Amino acid sequence: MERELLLLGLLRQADMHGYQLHEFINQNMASCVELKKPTAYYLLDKMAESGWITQTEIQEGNRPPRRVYQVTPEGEAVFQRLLRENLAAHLPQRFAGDIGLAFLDSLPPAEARTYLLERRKALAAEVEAAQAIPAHAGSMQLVIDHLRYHLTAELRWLDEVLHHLTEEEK
Amino acid sequence: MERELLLLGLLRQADMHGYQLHEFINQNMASCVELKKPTAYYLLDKMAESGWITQTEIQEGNRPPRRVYQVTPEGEAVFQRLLRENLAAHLPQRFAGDIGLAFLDSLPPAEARTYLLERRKALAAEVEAAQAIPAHAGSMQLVIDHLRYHLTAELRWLDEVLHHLTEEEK
DNA sequence: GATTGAATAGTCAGAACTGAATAGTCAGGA
DNA sequence: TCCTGACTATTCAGTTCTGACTATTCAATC
Repeated sequence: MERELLLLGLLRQADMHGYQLHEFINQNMASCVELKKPTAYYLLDKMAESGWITQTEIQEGNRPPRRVYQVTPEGEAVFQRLLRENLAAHLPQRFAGDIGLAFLDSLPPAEARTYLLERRKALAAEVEAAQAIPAHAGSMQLVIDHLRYHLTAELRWLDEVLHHLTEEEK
Repeated sequence: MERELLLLGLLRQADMHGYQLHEFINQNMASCVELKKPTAYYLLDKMAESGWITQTEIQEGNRPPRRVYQVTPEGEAVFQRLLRENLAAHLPQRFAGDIGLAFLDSLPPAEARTYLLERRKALAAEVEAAQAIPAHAGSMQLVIDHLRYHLTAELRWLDEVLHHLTEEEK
């Protein structure tokens, strides 16, 4: 239901069409959810069917018509419920990158180190990118701060792992 | 491909049947991936079709026969490749719990605080649970350390958010 | 004023995933 | 010895998701 919460929350602030929603989410909320274009339309259709949102075809100039969505009162009620649920729960994170780590000892330490250094480079780049994000309004800023917080924590941790690995090599 | 890597890695260490794999993953690797039972079988079938693993029906006593899987040489090659890929890349994390945070300002601060305190309780319980995990052999311990590292970081961060929220309320 | 590349907007066939059910075993109690 | 609940093991029908595609507009370049 996280994506539904997100879509409702965005539509609540401003009516939008599917493409716009997808764009916004992938630009600004990539750290929270992944949402492919067809999935966005799929969810919007389902939400429309459930009566949470309504569609309006809008013809602008001689562009092809676009479907713009608005939140209904039922949708608003669902949003309020989902928001409280999301805030009150701690959703466990998944560290897919840990799967490789679990099998780290099947590689010679020197080689393992090489790959992890490559990972470190990718991570450092992400940290930089996160630092460069301009300030956002309201609580959206929280999301950015959270991302930065965890990315730097991750970098520190990876350096610890690399340090241990180097010790081991001696 | 993370789940394939995990399944191959486990099967490499010991031949197992689907149920066993699912059990092990959900007990020990829940912090890395979610893997439902039918999905495990689905992936195993696909991997068997690709020739990465082979199945052997084993009849034990008068139990229903079980299919035990073994990694083939091709499977081993895939494992080696996937392992290196996984180690070298930084897989971005998703913080589904941030979606609620992004809309925190649509709630009165006092109410928001109540829900986040509930979240804090759930999180604190997870931290405790993670501290209680017994030590594991080899690099599996890395996975546990990583989990602890991030859970405690998350707790610190949540406390910061709560602190700001309380300030705001004054 | 034609051509091209990028951005906008959406669709669909098929792949991936899972809730719920099925079916057998085993240990222990009535 | 029969029943029950917990465990082992798998399957299937249906839902959910996405890679790849279509199609239009716009702006820039030739």
